[in-house]
Amino acid sequence: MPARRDRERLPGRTGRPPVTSRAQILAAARLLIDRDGWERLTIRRLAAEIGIGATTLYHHVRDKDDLVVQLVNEYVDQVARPELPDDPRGRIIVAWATIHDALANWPLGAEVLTADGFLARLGDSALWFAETIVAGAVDYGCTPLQAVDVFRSIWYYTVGEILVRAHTDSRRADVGAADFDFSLRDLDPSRFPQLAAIGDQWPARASLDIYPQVLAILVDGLLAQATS
Amino acid sequence: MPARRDRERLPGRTGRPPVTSRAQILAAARLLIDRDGWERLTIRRLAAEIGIGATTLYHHVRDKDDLVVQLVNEYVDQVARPELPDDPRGRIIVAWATIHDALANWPLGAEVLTADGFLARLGDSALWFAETIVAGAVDYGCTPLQAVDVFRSIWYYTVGEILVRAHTDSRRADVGAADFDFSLRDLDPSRFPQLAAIGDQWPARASLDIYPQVLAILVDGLLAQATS
DNA sequence: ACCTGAACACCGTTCAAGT
DNA sequence: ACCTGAACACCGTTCAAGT
Repeated sequence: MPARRDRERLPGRTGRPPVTSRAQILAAARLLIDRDGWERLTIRRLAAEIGIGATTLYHHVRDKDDLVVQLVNEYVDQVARPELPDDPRGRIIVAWATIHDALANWPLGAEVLTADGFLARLGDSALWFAETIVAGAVDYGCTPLQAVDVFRSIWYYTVGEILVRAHTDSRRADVGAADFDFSLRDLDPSRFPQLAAIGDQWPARASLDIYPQVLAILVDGLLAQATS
Repeated sequence: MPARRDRERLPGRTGRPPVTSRAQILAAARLLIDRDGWERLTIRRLAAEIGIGATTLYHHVRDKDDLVVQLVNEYVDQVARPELPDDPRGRIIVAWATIHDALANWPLGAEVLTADGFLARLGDSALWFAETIVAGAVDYGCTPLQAVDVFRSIWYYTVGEILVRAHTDSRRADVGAADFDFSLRDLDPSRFPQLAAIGDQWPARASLDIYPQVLAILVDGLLAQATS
């Protein structure tokens, strides 16, 4: 009887054979995102890409959120863990910079992870980053709860930066860039003198990447406040 | 002849009479959001609420994005302009805190405004806040372009904070709060010592409002860096 | 066990036709 | 000038039935 139970539990031994797998689904999803952009990832398109019925996907992922979380986890697994400096402050900055760069081209991941409790859905690789950041703050002199504040504040900034830039880029790609080179030129200089003076220099300035500098400001400020 | 042209331009004088108006649409949208939540605002539901065909709305708003932008502008019109302190730093902080509080219950607004070029779509009231912030940075000693950095960095943080909190709240409301009181309790303490130590204290800590403190840190750090 | 099509309950948006 | 229903091109998800 044990033999029988084992046989029944072996995959693919009984019933209709699988036409796909978790691995194939995730690979197809990444291909779809790379080719068509993250906003085109839908359950139906993904199924069509693989060549299966849309409803079949629900035997391998709980729902679309779950799919994206699995995608993020798989992606983070492949991100090399950075070499960490000795000082706690440096460790926090390196860990965040790595997360930011990894997620920068994955706004769908950032969007899903706007949900609170996202930490509980992350895999070991992503948790390693979280542990590194929290431990860095504690090593610096924060209490564990202050370390939560540090983590959370930088998370807000990071997710905001990624989402704004993602929406900017997708719009620019959609329509001609010229249409969205918004300008403050037409503004009434008597009522909005500074904005009018900046005029159409805004877009170029806003396209500069200042994440690293602002990250350093946030880390320094948060650590200083917690340990003062 | 001038009389004739004037008569023809008078609203409601010719053709089928309007069944609704921009003002009624915006009022109904606000009611819908207040009653059912911002994630339930759809063109079709809004039309049903007013009692008109969904397609009729398109004679009064360009598309859904435009509707939300108009909603935000109308909302900001009603937000009282705060009394501003004399020092530039204080002006920046008061302006941001006011925007944050206004938008905190309007995540749909924050979402739409993740699109770059959002400044160009804002009305006079919202632009007044932007001008106040940029002018504050310039008065402090920043160049106009550095003031753009200041504005943009805090915008990222603010929008991230609002979106994360919005998604948290809507989930908590949907399902029983217990299901989403995520815990780091089950984590392996040997691999994630700090996270495991925090355990289920995380949600309570993360629900604290630390926006004002982090705002001050950002403003001070950004101004210091720009003028150093 | 696993897969499937049909179906449900929605979206935003366009457009020819009507008043 | 304004409104309308029908239609287009989609979504995520459930579920009874099939292999």
